[in-house]
Amino acid sequence: MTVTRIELLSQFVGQTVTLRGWVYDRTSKGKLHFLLMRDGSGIAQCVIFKGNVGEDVFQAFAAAGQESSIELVGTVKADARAPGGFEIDVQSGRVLQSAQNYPITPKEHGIEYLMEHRHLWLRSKKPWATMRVRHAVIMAIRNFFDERGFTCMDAPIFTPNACEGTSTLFEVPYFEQTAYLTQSGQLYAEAAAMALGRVYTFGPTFRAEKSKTRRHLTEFWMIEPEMAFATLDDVMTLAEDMLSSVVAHVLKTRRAELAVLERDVSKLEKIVTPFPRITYEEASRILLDHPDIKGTELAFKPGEDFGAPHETIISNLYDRPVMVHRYPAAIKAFYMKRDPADPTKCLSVDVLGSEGVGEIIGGSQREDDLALLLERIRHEKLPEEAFQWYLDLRRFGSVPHGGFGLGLERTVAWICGIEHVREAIPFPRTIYRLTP
RNA sequence: UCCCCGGUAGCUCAAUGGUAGAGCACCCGGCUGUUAACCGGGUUGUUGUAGGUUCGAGCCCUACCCGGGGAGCCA
Repeated sequence: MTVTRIELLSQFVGQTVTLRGWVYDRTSKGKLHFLLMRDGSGIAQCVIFKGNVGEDVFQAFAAAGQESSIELVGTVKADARAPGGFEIDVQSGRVLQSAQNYPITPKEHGIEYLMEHRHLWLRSKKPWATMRVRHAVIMAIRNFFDERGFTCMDAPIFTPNACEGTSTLFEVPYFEQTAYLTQSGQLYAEAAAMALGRVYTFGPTFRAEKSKTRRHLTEFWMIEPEMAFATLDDVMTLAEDMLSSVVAHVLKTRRAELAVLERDVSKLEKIVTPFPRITYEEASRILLDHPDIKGTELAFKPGEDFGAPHETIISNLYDRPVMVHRYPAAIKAFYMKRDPADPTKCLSVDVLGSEGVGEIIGGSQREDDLALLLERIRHEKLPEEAFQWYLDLRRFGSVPHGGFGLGLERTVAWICGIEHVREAIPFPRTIYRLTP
């Protein structure tokens, strides 16, 4: 007997197969059960006639609640009445474990309740589709870098100090010392780039900021490519190539999942290179004159960083991600290289996702001059001793280099059209959620 | 850390300061084409916690707990 998966049913029309999975939903009509079965790969309607399977099996399935684990043997039929177009005419089956009172019904639930039951909620259609897209995004990113000669070199998660010296970090005991959970692998990626040329890190990142917005998690996954012999333009080109390539891969391989998510794919089909590039100054002028915020509390103040409403205004001007570059050096990290054409600016770029989702990438060309970098570290009052190894990268064969950090959950949420990043990761960690 | 909103049945919600309700879920019965099935019957409460005002509090007041939305910070 052929054991198969629901996503492959179209290859087995007319044949008898075995399916293993769980009861997603059931409606019964006298001597007939319509059973929606899911197996992780999809959902199939299974028709159980009492006369075909016998009284005992029929009763067992009548008593099996939502999410009972089951095994069925039946013939695959094409039937327009079945969701998905195929159904199983069941000949025999058994209930492995009969579940009762499954907490998540096909009816509506609030987000708190669903998050409290995240370990079960993952079985529902929307999380299922989101996780399948997340996987496709991960694979697309890894393939993209692999094809371009990048080596994956992951950074440590325990670190001795703040990478950028700004965010609040999680402290953990580390034998006789205190360690911090990494907030960025970038400085390590720079060291790796000097060794391997083109590298990327792909790992978890931690921020102890008490953020409470749809864009923040305390634990999230970040991809940080770093290239030796690269300028800001090279960094921007890499970013747009990567994002467009990832979106194309998802469109090619995850159409069904995007349909479950009710995503407007025409919006995604517009994500092709080149992406618009505007300077911070140009963006500032747009914001200063924008009628929605001019003269309000949200009014943009020149020289300051963009707030969430500002990012939304800028990103809504375009049908694809927009790259805002050359921010004021004063509001950006110490390691970003100054713009030779205007030393008050730095060679940085933020990529704002389309449809108003905000920043999904932050990157820059790095300061490669030892003296200037040291001056920045002292000016920011960072612990100079802790940065000696980083300064070594400028003492021994310094070259122009740069890279960026991509937030995986923000990218997945953007592609899926999901409002909140907590739904773009299997088990989200937020300020008020450490369980399940 | 700051601002706003919420917490009532397993879930989603309603209830002018005056007897705590509905839909769904669940249980029993009926039905061989359901798609959020349908029809008949049934079960379901420490109104987040503690105190206060009042003849009387789910409702008003205070504190606390829990959560949601936003700001800041950032990916």
